[in-house]
Amino acid sequence: MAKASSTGVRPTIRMVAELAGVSTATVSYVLSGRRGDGGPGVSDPTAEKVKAAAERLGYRPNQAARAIRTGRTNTVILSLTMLSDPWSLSVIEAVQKAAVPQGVTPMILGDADWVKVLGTHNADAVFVDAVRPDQREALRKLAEHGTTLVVFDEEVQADGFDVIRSIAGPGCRMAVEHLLHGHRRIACLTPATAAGTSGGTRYRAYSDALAAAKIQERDDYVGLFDGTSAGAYAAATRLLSLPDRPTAIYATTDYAAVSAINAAQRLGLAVGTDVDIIGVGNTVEGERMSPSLSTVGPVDFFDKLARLLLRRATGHPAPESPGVLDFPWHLFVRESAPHRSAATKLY
Amino acid sequence: MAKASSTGVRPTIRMVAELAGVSTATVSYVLSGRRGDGGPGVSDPTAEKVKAAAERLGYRPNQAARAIRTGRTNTVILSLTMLSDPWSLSVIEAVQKAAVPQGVTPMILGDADWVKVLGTHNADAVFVDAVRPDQREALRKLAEHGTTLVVFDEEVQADGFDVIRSIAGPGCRMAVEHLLHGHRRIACLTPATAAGTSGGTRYRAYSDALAAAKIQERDDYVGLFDGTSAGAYAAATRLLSLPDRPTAIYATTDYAAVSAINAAQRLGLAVGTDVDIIGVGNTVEGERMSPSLSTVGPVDFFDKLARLLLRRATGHPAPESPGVLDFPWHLFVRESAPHRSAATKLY
DNA sequence: CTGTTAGCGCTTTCAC
DNA sequence: GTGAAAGCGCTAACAG
Repeated sequence: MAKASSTGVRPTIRMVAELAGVSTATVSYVLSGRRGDGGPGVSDPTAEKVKAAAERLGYRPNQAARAIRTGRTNTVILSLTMLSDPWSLSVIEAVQKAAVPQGVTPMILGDADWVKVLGTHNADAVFVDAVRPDQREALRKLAEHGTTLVVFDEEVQADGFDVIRSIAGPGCRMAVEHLLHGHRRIACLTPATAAGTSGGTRYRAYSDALAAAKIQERDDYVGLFDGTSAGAYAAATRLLSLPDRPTAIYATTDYAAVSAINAAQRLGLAVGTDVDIIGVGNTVEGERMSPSLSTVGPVDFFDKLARLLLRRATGHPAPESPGVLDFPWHLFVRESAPHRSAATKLY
Repeated sequence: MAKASSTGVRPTIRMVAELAGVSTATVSYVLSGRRGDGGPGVSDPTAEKVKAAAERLGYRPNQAARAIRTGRTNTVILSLTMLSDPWSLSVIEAVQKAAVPQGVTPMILGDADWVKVLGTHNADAVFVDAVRPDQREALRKLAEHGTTLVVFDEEVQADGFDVIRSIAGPGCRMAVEHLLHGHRRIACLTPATAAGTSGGTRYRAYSDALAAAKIQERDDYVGLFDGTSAGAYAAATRLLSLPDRPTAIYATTDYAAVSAINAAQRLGLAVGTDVDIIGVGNTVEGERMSPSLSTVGPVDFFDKLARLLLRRATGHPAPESPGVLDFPWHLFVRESAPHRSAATKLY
């Protein structure tokens, strides 16, 4: 059998045109699917011929050549620092869902060093999930010279690009205050690295809320762990095995809260009855589990982020001018820490 | 202060040439760093002028335009199906380490639908970590028409591209047999989903090895968990709390083994003395922890994979013809399950 | 409806 | 040592 194309060379639009006996322009029209649209119409028979030829040669459009002409790459870049973090996976999932129907391909950049890469690689829009202070200037320059940016950072100034913010402090405070309605013996489950980081903010919310409620903070009610799920499970087990165990646990991340729920159940405690557990982050895992996890977090964060990024990438619809997008946090009261009335208070 | 370039348009090589008062060719020579090489020499003063102009304008080379001319994108694509899997992260890490020094940027494709994307997006080489049967034909076609592929799959035929294999069965058998040298009461810690998957292979190695050693398999020695670290921790705790607890645990993944070590230590058992624990996968986490994890796995897998991919991408050195790369598995005897002599046997 | 033609930004001979 | 010019694969005016 004679294969038309086992040469290993990549067929071009010209080869297709020759095989189909038409001009390259016609091929372009057919293959970029711009018939009937604003572009010129192409008769059905010619279109068929072209498609057959393309198929036969195994033609695939050269994205680079197309990009140079149209200025669009049909690509968005996601620069994600902590790929192992479920947060990153949520970003990817949401962007994927929004991008694919629009014909846009999300490419993930695992390296933290986005500055060098974005210098040469082009995309219709770029999401950056963390900016070190020494990268701020580069950011400004990129934006100034035509790179479309959406940046997730609490501190950086919006300056020709979009900035997404999501302030944790007040939200975390709400979580602890929710527990304070029914509890006095409230423990905190938090990674040991939470010294000065965002975890620090989350721990501080616990301290402050207890202080405001005139409750003395107890050392043995602070469950530090190593950042892993297994570590959180162990720390939660320790907390719940104390002689006067806490009746509620405030976990500074949802995954830690999930581990705490597992630990409680393993100890025979009914979560939402014997002990209340609340998390931080509003991840989908928490929402889907049983008992469902009470938590605080931004509303609809990933979807909104994805939609913004795609609006920027496609320039459609309504490309409003870039600015700061501040995400309000909400309290999601679910089964693991329900509302406590006077009758169901645990003190 | 007059900025040269706050227009928002992306500067081209021509603008740089004009500003520097030289030709575009000269700019190209200077900026693609081909002075002194085979390319024509450029005098130092001109080179300086050009660099200054480029800097002033914030010039960044257009990768697409370069790609169209040179046929190289300086990019490798990693198509990874399960981004949340530590295995994927290891791939990324290894490729990153190999690629960046060579000026190659790894781009990650989180979508499982690589067929459509690779149809249009070009890279110097592509790694694909899973091939569904219905994707095999597409794979062959891509390779035939010039896409450089490295595929990880146990079944697919190498046909114009590289295939990497890593057969788990015999390696897992070695792990269990290692434990059999010093133990009779050996438990198995494995995710519940391990019915017919690769986890199935790993569980079968346990069954078979016990059978071969004429040891009756016990239901209560099979610790099923939900796939999470916390779940593994809980299951291991249950195993080690049995009246006649096992003296050794064979965990079908390294991360489960790590959780088991944590659980054992929490119960006051000395790992490597009171109880031996072995994993599967040979991940870096296991190697680095304390006590270091005994495990089985392919040797140097990620680095070799990364090196192959980059050899394919750069065509240098020695672009040998594509074929099948079979990874032998080794037993890594470390602290968590040391060699047992007759004197230290636990039966 | 279809073909001709002029580039997009860049690299790369080949003259000077 | 430097510049003129051709052309990579493709799209988009504009003719016909």
